[in-house]
Amino acid sequence: MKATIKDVAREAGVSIKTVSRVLNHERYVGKDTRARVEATVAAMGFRPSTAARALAGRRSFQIGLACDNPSPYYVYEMQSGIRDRCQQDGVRMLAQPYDRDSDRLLKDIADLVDGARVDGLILTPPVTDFAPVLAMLADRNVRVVRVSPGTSPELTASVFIDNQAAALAMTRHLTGLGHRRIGFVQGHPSFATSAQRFEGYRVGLAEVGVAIDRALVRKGAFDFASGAEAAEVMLTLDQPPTAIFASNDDMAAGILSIAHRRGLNIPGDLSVAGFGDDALAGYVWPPLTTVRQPTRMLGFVAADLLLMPTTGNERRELSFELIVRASTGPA
Amino acid sequence: MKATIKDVAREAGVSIKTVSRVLNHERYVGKDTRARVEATVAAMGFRPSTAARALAGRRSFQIGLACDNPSPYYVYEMQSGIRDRCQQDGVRMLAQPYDRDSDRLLKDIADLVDGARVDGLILTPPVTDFAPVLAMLADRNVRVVRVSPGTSPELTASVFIDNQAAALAMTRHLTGLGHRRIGFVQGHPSFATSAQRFEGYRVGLAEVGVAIDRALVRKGAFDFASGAEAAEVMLTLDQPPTAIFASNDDMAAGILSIAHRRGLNIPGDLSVAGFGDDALAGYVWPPLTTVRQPTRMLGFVAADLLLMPTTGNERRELSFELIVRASTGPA
DNA sequence: TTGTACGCGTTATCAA
DNA sequence: TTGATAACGCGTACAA
Repeated sequence: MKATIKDVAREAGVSIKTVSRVLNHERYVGKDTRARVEATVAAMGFRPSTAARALAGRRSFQIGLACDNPSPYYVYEMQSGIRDRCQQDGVRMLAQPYDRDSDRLLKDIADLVDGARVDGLILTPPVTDFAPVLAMLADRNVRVVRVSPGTSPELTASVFIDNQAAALAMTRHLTGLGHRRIGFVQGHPSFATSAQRFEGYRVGLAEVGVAIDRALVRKGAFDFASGAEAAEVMLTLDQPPTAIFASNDDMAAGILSIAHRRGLNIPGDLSVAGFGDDALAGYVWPPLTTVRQPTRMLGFVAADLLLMPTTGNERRELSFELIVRASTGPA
Repeated sequence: MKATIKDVAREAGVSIKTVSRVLNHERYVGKDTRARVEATVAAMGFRPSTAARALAGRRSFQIGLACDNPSPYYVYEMQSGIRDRCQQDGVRMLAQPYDRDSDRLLKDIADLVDGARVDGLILTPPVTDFAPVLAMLADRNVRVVRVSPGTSPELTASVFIDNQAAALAMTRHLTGLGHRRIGFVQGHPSFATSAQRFEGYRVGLAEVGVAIDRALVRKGAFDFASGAEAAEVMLTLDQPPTAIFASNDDMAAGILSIAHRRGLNIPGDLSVAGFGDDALAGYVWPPLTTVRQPTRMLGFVAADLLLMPTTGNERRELSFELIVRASTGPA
């Protein structure tokens, strides 16, 4: 039915091993031999079996992506970036969505490593900072690249942006417009980035001599609903904020929704700022002022670190971008 | 390093084959033997190698998902539904995003079948209706389930909603409110669902004696930008529409954005309707009146059809839901 | 109900 | 620069 390496070898008049050499771009293959084999492979439409390669060799030509983010856009962009890089090397990406609250988390990821024998693994928050998982992976000696890790950066290779600096830049933008009562909606507490962004907010306020007002800081979960909920509370205060900075765009959208419902003029009555890959920011009205995180590029670079024959645990920092769309000073 | 079936067998004091029997839930295993083996497997944290199973057996315990949709939400929900079903059977989902305009499309999908030896394949539009791909799959005798296929429904198993009926229901809702000048933004022309939805719109208008006005029908591509573009044109007509029905929610969001920019009162001056999984519809303001397509469930059922030991090419129709949020009659 | 021997398609080892 | 042959870890057929 499906052709095997054996068939190709017979057809090309060479040994099995020679075909294997050509397939794996090994050295020591005669120039014309290589050409002939490549032609035969193409003509027969031969595709090596991933299973057999994984079993016999030390590579499976597969990498894993353990990802669980409340935002579909994040997942989509991350997968796209990784896939783009994988395609260059003919490697398959195994996207393993996990549930961060599940007791099967460790098992799911172990399956990817033991079952699929992936050549490497990309982790996105919050599992980037789950000690049991990291220990399990270290124990199995798997190559790991973490995206936006919160702890022990020396443990694995990683890619990230400076979340605190980004949040600081946004806060400065708002204080620069004259805002002093700036609400903040925190990210999901499991994510290390949540704390980093909050810290940027805190520092930004401190720079203009404003202390944190607990009434203006609400817990969130990186989703639309928690943003809306936070806005409900903050906008009914005796002294409501003149601007709200949400830790991601989904929550910012939730804030906008509530603000509209209450008949507020945006950004006249309230400036709203977000943080994300900007995919969503243009959908809402008015378009969000936001910190753009290059999610797709984070994925691409993560895959690059995994596929490159590097040695150490490289760290790559990418830059963010402050996109100002609709924000004004307080009335 | 990693434990094999051999280690488990030795540890449990049985043969390799017996362990294999337990792992595959075969009959003819002594009750206590089974218990002992299961305990050993758990104790050793043993996980069978997907590669070896795929190579030796006739199953790989992997299914493929070929998916390329302009909407991240669609992809996310589809993947989630399929994964939920796969988890029940301990099967891995290999998500293969493809580029519908790429000449590598056929190759990418062939890789999934020949390379990964998937037990089955789920196709989402538009590749559901690409004859060369379907022919290649038929040639390889792979189990295929198509989501929302547009042609030859008897060719494979399939899951779908009645797109035409859904679009008709929405159009009736709008005409019922008194609208007669209803704009329509078509979906991407590669998708069969685009034509089906347009047909529902056409019939709905015909029912109230209104013929298609070409000025009120614009081409779209299922993304935000094309919705915005269509709105730009329609809203500058001498006689602009009093309502616009977009073939999906992303385009409806684009319409809203333009309407806001032009200072239109929604839904007073313009009612906007969409079509989608409703994930996005609540983000925008005002929340969209939309046809809710159960994307996640479509994926779940597709995986179910693939994993069930059925024989024929079953067809399962799911129901849609009309969600009315902000739409009123014309001014 | 259990065990033995073989083969799946590829890479690794070592010899030619 | 090439080729023969032994693994890789599991399922299958058949024997016990």
